[in-house]
Amino acid sequence: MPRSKRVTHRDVARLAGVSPAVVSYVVNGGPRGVAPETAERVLRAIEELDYHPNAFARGLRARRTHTVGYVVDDFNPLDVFISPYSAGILTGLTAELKSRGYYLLIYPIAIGEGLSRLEELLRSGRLDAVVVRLVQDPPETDPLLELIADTGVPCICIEQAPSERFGFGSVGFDDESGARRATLYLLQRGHRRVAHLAGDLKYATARARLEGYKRALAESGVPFDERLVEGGQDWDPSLAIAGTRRLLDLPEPPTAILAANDSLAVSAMGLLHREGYRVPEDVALIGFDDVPLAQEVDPPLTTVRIPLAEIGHRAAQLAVQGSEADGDRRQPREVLSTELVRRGSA
Amino acid sequence: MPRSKRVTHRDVARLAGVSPAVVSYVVNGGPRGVAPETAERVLRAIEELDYHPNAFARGLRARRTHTVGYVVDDFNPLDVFISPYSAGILTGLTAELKSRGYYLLIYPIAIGEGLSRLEELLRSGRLDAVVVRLVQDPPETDPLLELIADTGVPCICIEQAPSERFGFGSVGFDDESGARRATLYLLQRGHRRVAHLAGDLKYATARARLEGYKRALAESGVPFDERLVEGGQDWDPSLAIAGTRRLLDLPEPPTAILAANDSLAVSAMGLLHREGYRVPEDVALIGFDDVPLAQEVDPPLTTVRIPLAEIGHRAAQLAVQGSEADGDRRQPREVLSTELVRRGSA
DNA sequence: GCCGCTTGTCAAACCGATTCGAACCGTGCT
DNA sequence: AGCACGGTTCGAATCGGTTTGACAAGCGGC
Repeated sequence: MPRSKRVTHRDVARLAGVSPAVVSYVVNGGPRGVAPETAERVLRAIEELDYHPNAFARGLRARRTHTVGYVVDDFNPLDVFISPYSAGILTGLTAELKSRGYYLLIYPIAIGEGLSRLEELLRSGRLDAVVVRLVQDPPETDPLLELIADTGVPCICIEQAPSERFGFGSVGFDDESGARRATLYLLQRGHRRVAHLAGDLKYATARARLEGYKRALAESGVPFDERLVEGGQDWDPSLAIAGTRRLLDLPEPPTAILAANDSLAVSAMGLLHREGYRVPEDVALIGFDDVPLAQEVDPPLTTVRIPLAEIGHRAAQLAVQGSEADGDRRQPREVLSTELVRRGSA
Repeated sequence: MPRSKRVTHRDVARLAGVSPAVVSYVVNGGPRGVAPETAERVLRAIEELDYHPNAFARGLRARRTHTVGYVVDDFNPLDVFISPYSAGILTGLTAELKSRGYYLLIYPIAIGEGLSRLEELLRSGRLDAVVVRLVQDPPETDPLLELIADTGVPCICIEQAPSERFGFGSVGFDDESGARRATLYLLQRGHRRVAHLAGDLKYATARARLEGYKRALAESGVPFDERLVEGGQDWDPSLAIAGTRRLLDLPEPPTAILAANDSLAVSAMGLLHREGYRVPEDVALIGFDDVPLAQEVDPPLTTVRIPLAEIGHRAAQLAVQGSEADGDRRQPREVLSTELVRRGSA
């Protein structure tokens, strides 16, 4: 097959015996109607020539690029896409966008990178909208959002909520009620000494999970004992192990532990096993996130599932919607609910 | 600040008192020189107007989009980006591309999706080159590569090697020698009964690791005992646990295990602990891949590191290079070497 | 038979850059 | 003075689409 030049809309128009404009109408369902018989001819010509419109020419004139950017405001110097967690979100994003004929361009912000290259991207007209994953809390993320607002690119934030004033749409998880429900579940099973392995309390996510834990205790009339809360400095599993050890050494050790994420829970489980405790008989254990690892450990981890793929889907929907809307009406925050997945560890 | 229209090269030209062509010369270091003093004027105008060239206009004319596609030929219905593994590659890719002023557009192929949408993408002129992650073996991947070859988009494959006839460049890991070295390490430490928890032997990666294991035994004069090889059906950790149990039940159980990846190794470690074996005293354990999880278990996992980020970097380099080369000279396969990371488990 | 309206089509302008061929300019050489 | 020349600059064409404004045809209503 002779890779002959390249096929443009003019070729199609010529073969179909119509003007180039009509080709455009047929391809995009233009503002004017096209006679069915004409459309048929054009379609056949497209088929025959194997015509595929040039995305850049089209984007240039129509100002619609069919591309959404995915920016990760990262805080982890080692791994930009914090593995299974991020993968879930990415899966949802790409699936949704693909089904709508959009593409995803990813742009991780390296630690200490500065915003100038991102500005370049935002102002280059490549993107119809941008989805930003916010892992840090509001004041920290403001320069980034400020820039996006200034460039005028529609923006949807996921996870943390952006400062109100930007008026960006956002989607997050209901961490607090997830933690609350998990704790209530443990209390209902008769546990009275329930501990919490907290995440890095610098981040809203970790704080919300701690809050949910406390609220469940309060609602059940179980006094809060601060010695039962460990961690809080970091998401580092080795700290979790040390914390778990302290919990076990308590005069009245806990009979159940709610960890702030699965990784912490798995680390704790490892220690429990090595120390000869049985899970869940001696100590019940609940994780958070429901990453794939949770199913792979033995016993499989009971955990609070956060709908990772779902947040990706929803963000993509809002992003496309935002890019197609003319007036940039302010969008509200959506909160996705979590679900307790009962497995073997509690 | 009045979001005044949008700034184009003409505005810059007008302000600087030159023709639009000169603006282009200055921005891209055109083929013609520009007088230093003129360039200075243009630069000042660009600065003052905060001019950013439109990527689509530029791409249309210059036929260079500064975008690389990342296609994952996936086989996992649940998780398109198999978590930590994929994240490492993605990190390398994005970092390298960013440093060269390129962007990454990701396109996961869902299971059973067909190739027509991908063809759309490839023929739309959005991509300067494409990086394809091949997880399946050659005959399976041919339709995909056939399509890419037909569209003429330069292509670099990572992990598995593409069929020779395409002439695509590729980068992979030296799985065999990694497994060999790990096994030799165990043998040198005095282990004589060394077992292997194999991955899914449908895939070349798993087979190469098994080969390396066998080769090390042969080189050391240790007879191969097929009862010491478990798994092989899948990468499923629960199979690994069953396999490990069978190994322990052997009349002469192994004193060391080489797992085909970290996830399998961690599962095995869990079982060992629950059964009261100490790692590494009773059974030494080596994983493969060095995903973040390997450092989080206790004892931390000794493992064969494959340079995940590195493969991303290299693939990005080759992709950019391939897109800038005129003649599409065939590129050879590169193999990245692995490294044994000694931690606590062996 | 004329008017106004809708429907379908077309030619031309436009999007915002790059690139080509030609013009311009000051110098050095004959 | 005339000319060739290399370095700059310019105007215009071009990339491949979309969108606008005009126009012709068809049609029902008066």
